[in-house]
Amino acid sequence: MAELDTQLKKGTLELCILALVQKERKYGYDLVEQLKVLGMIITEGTLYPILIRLRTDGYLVATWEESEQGRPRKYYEITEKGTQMLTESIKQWKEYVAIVNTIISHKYT
Amino acid sequence: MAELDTQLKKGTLELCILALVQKERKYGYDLVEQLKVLGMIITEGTLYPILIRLRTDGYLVATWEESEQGRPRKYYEITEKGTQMLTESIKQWKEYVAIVNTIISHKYT
DNA sequence: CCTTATATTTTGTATTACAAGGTATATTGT
DNA sequence: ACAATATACCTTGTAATACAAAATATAAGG
Repeated sequence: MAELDTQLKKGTLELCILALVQKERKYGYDLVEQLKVLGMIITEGTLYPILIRLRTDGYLVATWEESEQGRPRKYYEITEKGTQMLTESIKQWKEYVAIVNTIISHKYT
Repeated sequence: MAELDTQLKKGTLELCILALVQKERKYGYDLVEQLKVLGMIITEGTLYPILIRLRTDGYLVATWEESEQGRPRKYYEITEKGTQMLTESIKQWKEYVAIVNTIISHKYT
């Protein structure tokens, strides 16, 4: 059986990344750092494919930007489609959490 | 991108099934029906492999029981190990939900 | 009989987080 | 000058898992 934590991420990582980018435009490496601070550890091999998926599907747009020091950064911004998707996803997430909480608290007949 | 609902289930289905069986010993088909009522649709092709995994790992035990009508049923009960696992999993689940809620509500700096 | 409901199981598929590694640039320490 | 570290992006291959679909089996009801 895989780590529970790994499994829990499936489905919510895209949601979280959309939400983070919605609050503030971000580049990939920064997202990994920020998620770590917030208590969600992901590797770059996880993040970059997600960013590519979200961009391919039109939820994010990317622009290269020179950095004063170090490599140029690819900044991501959320699109209108991305915002709609995020709103819908958050709704589904909350519904799902409610169901799971009902089950684990044995509050059903 | 797959259905969000499908992805959300990964990781929490085992948790939910352990919790359902903890409350009352159950057989497979009954679990599918009960989950449907509670708002979580899963197919048999999803449930039975999970039950096998949970039994193989020692979290559940199974006993065949004759039914007055229809096929015999394989009833599942939670083990001590299963109860410990469930307690730990619920703790992790709650921590994870808290992190996701922080992110989607933009309540961080 | 034939359909429906009950009940378990198996096979194959698509998705996705991750480990591991590769590429590239700037800073810091010795 | 040189090595190590931090920053930053990307790719490849793997393991885990929900699901569709089908196979198997028994009893009840029209």
